[in-house]
Formats: sequence, structure tokens, C-alpha cells
Amino acid sequence: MAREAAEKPPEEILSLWKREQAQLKALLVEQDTEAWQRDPAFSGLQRVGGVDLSFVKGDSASACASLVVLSYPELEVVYEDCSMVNLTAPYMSGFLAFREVPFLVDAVQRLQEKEPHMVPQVLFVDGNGVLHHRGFGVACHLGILTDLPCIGVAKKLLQVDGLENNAQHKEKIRLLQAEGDTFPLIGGSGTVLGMALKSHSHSSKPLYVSVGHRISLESAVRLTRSCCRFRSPEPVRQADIRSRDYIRRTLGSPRPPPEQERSQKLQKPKVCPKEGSEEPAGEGSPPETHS
DNA sequence: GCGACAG
DNA sequence: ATCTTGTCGC
Repeated sequence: MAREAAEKPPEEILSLWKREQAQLKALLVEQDTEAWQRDPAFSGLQRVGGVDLSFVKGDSASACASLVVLSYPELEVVYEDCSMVNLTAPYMSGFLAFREVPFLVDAVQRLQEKEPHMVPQVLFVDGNGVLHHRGFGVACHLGILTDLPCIGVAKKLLQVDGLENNAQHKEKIRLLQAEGDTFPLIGGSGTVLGMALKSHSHSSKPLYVSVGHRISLESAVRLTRSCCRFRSPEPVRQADIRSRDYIRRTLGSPRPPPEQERSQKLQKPKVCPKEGSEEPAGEGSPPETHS
């Protein structure tokens, strides 16, 4: 049933994907387009969204795609959509969107149809925006396909355009002192591709923020700061937590070793190796928890 | 053969 | 992404 995702796509496909990224990139807007983005207190911002995918452990093709919407500035979850999906494309650095974005777009469209008033005014995406091999990461891709402002938030530095996670980079990280401290990620051409941000006082590893669509880097970093209760922005963190929980509740224990299985084994003793029986004859029926 | 490699 | 418990620290 759960086919594995496809093998590495042939060069021909990668060429098509690169062309598509280039075409969509022409539509990219890397500045603030909304009034609330320029407001010192983000007045007018009421809903922030987050998306993420979590995978079933042994299966690189089965995942739970989740979209959550939080109230701003309270950061309380007001909408959640989790759904199991079967991925087709394999993961390839530089082409993450072709693997994950179709399911995220689906989730956004479901929301737009069913509860348009709940559509978020900005989406936090787990991955990069313009900090990308061809300047068009998954956050840009999702932004263009949904026409929503998007912010790319990665947990690891994507080493592109001269950016390296070398000793100097690590030293800059070490110099990030207080929560909110940043340093620019400057590409070979001198362009600022993103910002490393210490998003939480107790986090030694920074967040790598970059523009997805319809927001400036300055606003993106400022809003990311404003949405972090812990290391990652609350919308993404909630999407992550809830997608994992959904998997655990769904496939986590389809058949939690019921007592019946144990009695069957006793009735049909297959093997009784050696003398020591490790299992105390007792039972361990996990209290069925409902809801 | 070795290093890179968002999620 | 996932494999993984306890553990050190505030």
C-alpha cells in the first residue's frame, strides 16, 4: 500500500522543475504589501498561519500535512486541519516544494472554501524562501500558489551562494547574545538572502529567516520574533506538534498489543526457548484511552 | 573515496 | 523528516 516515494527524478524532470521555479519566481514580491506589515505593533494583523508535514516512521511517502491558524497577538490556535497524504516526489535539496507544496496548497484551499474568514494573513513555512539555490524555496513557492504573504523559517543553514556553515559562521552565531539578535546572510552577489535570528534566549541555534512572498525581510524577521514563544514560531511549532499527534493517534498504535494476542500465543506456543521466561505471567492491558 | 544535503 | 531516554540546567 504505502509505496515509497519515487526514486531520484531524471535530469529531464529536474530541468522542468528548474524552469517552473524560474517562471514562478518572476511573480515573486519581496516587499510589504499589507498595511499591518509596516505598523510598529502589527495593528490589523489578527490571524497567522503555519504549515508542516510529519512523516510516518518507516515510510518516506506517508505523511500528515497540517495547516493551523493562530490568533494574533494571543497566538492561540483557532483552526486546525490535519490530513494524511501520500507523497510522490522524493526529497531533494533545492526541490522541497515539489514534494510537499501540493498538499499545503490543498489545505489552504479547503480553508478558503469552508471558512474564508479564517484564512491567515501570513503563513510561516518550515523551510526557506529566497535563501535557496535558485532564489525560490518552498516558502516562495507556496506564497505564489496561494497568493498569501509567506515567511520562510529554516532550522539549518542552506549552504548556497557562498554561504557556509563554517567556523566564521559559527562564530557569528556565538556572538548572538540576546533574544532578537540577528546577523545578515549575504550571498556571493552581495545580496542579503536572509537573517540568522536568535529567536529564544535559551536557544544556541538560530533560525534562518527569509522572504517567502509579499513581505519584506525586515517585517518577516520582526514578525517571526513576535511569534516565538520557543525556538520556532508558534504557528510552525503547532503545525508540527499537531501533525505528529495526528499520526500517533491514527497509526501510532493501530493494534496496541491487546491482551488477546498474548493469550493466543499461550494457546499456540510456538517456542519456549531455554528456561527463563522474561515476561512475568501478569498482564499489561494498556488502559484504553478514548477521545 | 569524500563531503553535501531546507524537510 | 525519522531513528531516541535520560539528563543537565534554570
